[in-house]
Amino acid sequence: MPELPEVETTRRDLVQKGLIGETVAAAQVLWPRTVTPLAPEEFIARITGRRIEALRRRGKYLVVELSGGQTLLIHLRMSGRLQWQSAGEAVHDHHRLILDLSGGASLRFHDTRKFGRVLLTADPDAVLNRLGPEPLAPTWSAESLYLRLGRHRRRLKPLLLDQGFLAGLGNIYADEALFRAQLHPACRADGITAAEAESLHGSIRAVLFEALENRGTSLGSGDGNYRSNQEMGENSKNLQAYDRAKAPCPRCGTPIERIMLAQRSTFFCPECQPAPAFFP
DNA sequence: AATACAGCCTGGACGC
DNA sequence: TGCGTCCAGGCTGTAT
Repeated sequence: MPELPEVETTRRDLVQKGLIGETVAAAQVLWPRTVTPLAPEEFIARITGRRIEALRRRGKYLVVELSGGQTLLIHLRMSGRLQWQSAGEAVHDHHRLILDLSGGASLRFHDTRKFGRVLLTADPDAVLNRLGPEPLAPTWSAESLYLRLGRHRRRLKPLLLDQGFLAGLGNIYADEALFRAQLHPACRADGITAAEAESLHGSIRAVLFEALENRGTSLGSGDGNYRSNQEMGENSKNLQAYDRAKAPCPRCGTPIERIMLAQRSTFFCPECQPAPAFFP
């Protein structure tokens, strides 16, 4: 799924298109589970007529603030994307939710794998307060990362993927950040030194910031594009470890390895990111 | 506390 | 233009 840079790019694209200030004129739910726990009729009744007042992002959630104290929390999961079309355009097989807007545009939730969720709630904090810190917030410091790492015996990468520990990293950027910090993904979190934590902190920020500047990572040739317009994210040219198994490490030339960690493919350089002593 | 695994879904890539 | 297997940017619930 889109990770933090892709969700933020989606947010910026939608603001640029003019989503703020629009009113939901009509809604269609094409895959009921998308709007759980509400029934489609209830979702439609509650959202129709609402004005979109603000569009924020928290971790991988898009936070759509609506009039009347309601909020839409959109999570794209693996294959979700938000498309900005006009209300007359044909409905695609993979459209799961359609919001027709008063200005004639149509916001469409396209989600091949149907994992994505759109939650309409009056209490978004019940969800958002469970998330860890925002890695791009100026208040997120190397010191706080170091202190929190010390409280876990987990392996580094699964911890970085835990949205309650840190909000926004996914499989691509976790691998990229660990590669830059030259830390093995299976290192125990509480074995990280203050200097290593500082390096990891800087790497996470750099990887996310650069991805954001490149408007995210669009996978594949075009079908893997997550953006609401036709444009592609350009960040795949920056990937140094992710999906590069057997290709030479850009730093030392050693073939990148692929292992499974917490049921996720994990790419790293066995030379630059040496295995901790306990690791097989 | 941490991990493993199934489940949620569809489709593309690859081997035969 | 077949079939089977594995894989995919995420997360949750349950078991161990």
